[in-house]
Amino acid sequence: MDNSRIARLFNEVADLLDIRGENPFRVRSYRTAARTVEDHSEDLAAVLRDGGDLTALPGIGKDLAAKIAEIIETGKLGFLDELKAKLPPGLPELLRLEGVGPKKVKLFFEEAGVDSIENLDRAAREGRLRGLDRMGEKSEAGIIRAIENYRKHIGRFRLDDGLAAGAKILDSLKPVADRVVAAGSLRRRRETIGDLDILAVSSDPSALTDRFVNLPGTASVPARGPTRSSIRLEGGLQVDLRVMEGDEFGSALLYFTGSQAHNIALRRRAREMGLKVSEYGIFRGEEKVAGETEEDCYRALELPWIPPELRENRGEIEAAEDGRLPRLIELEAIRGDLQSHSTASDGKESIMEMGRAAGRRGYGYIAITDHSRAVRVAGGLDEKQLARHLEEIERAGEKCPGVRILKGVEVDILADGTLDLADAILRECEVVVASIHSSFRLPRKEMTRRIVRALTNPHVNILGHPTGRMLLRREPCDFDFEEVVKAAVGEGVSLEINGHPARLDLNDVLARRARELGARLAVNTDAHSSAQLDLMTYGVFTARRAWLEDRDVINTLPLEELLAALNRPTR
DNA sequence: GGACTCCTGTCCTAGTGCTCCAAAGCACT
Repeated sequence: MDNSRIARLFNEVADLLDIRGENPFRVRSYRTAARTVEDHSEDLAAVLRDGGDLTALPGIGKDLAAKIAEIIETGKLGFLDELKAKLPPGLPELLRLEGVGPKKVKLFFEEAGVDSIENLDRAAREGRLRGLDRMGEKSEAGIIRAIENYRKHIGRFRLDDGLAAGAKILDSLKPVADRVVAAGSLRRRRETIGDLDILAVSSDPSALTDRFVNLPGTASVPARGPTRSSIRLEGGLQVDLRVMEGDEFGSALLYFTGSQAHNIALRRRAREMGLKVSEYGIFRGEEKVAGETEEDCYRALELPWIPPELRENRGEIEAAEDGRLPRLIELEAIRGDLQSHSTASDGKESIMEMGRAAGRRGYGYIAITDHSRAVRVAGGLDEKQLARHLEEIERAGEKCPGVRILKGVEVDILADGTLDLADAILRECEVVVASIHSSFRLPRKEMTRRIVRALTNPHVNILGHPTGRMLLRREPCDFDFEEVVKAAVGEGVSLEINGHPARLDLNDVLARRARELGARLAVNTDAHSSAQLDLMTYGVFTARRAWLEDRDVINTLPLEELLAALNRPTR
């Protein structure tokens, strides 16, 4: 999990080099390296420790490999500190403003002495920017607006919020469009989205654009053109609309779905084949060879269609070329949920209600896994209470034909790695999910030891929300992921992909790595009400982004096989 | 700064729209 820190430092270097107007290819090297490191599923600290060669990674040469090693060994990057010393600390933040790039930052700093957002705001309001090169009153007003927006809406939005907003917008636009779909990171099911991308075909484009820029809840209209427009919703989410012709729909959808890295890789491949890809189609010279559907476009590039969740340029194009694309797991393959809560702890509904809801979803089983006593605010159970609760689960199961309600618990992993309940009662459970709900900030070594110790308890079946992160709110715990996964594999413990859209834990990159290391995954909802069983869809999105197939996920198994799979190997 | 070819230098990841100011920056995937 240090990889993301390395990536962050490299991106900071790139920002500073960019502002200084240095060789753009050097800047790109740092950005490419940041992305390589971020997407790399192995912990680079572990790679280094095992004597691995970092220059084997694409775009990492001798120099950057040494810088990665420096960051891992010292926690710092001297080169970055040198750069920072040469420029005011507030400059990189200016790049976050809409309409401001490195050239403008340089201009504002050198010509107007601007070195922070506060400064820039003042300069703009005092009319000191309009005299600068290529700046006028409109640009100045744009800066003020960009700062207001930035202050109001820093950050990203959760996937579930994006999907909800997207559904409303699509409903509003459907009456004036022949076709309208959401693309972008939403279609790729990224865990968070920065904006919303809508693609439409309409026989009356100006009516469509009119409707779009006047959607209810629109706070401002940053751009409006015949084919491309943007609005910002009151909640801060930016929505981009692209209007295309019907015979361009496939190439436009491909382009607008991205990711950027996937698009660039495809276009490069096209160029090598003597083709040109744009949102308007795939062309050989003047001749259009594809564009109506995505399938056509990929076919023109001699590739099978690639599922949107994989389009991150993380090896999917190579896999497609070699016929190695995974048969991604589908929601329909899920046969049950292995983490859910009832009124016995902090759930909203009874065991019976949860069981029946599982039956309505066509599940063969559901595990009721209420909290253990350490989670006091959630009404966690002690041994005696859990014993009675397990009996209740059994009784409820008898009245719930068709669905097996599994006796379970979500037992807390205490700070020292012991579990919050005695083995004698854990033994009575069919599903033991072990999770961390406190002491999130232990030092790395201690945290690693803590989790590994918990996994060695012979009754634990699943490690719940393994990193403990909360999207946009809480950073993941720091531990040696590889070591934990290896311990889980050795102990026969599955790792959870918690499908709650606030968690999505494990995330796509880590889940993919876990599978590579031989781990089995359990995709659960952590439902606290029967309606929340629907959150399974988000867990499956993440599993798909992790390249998982049915066989990688234990709760695609029929009941008998699942029970066998949950049995810990005897040693 | 990397990769490749060659040993010192060259090229490097695509393509297009919008805005504001009149050629280029920035944005978008």
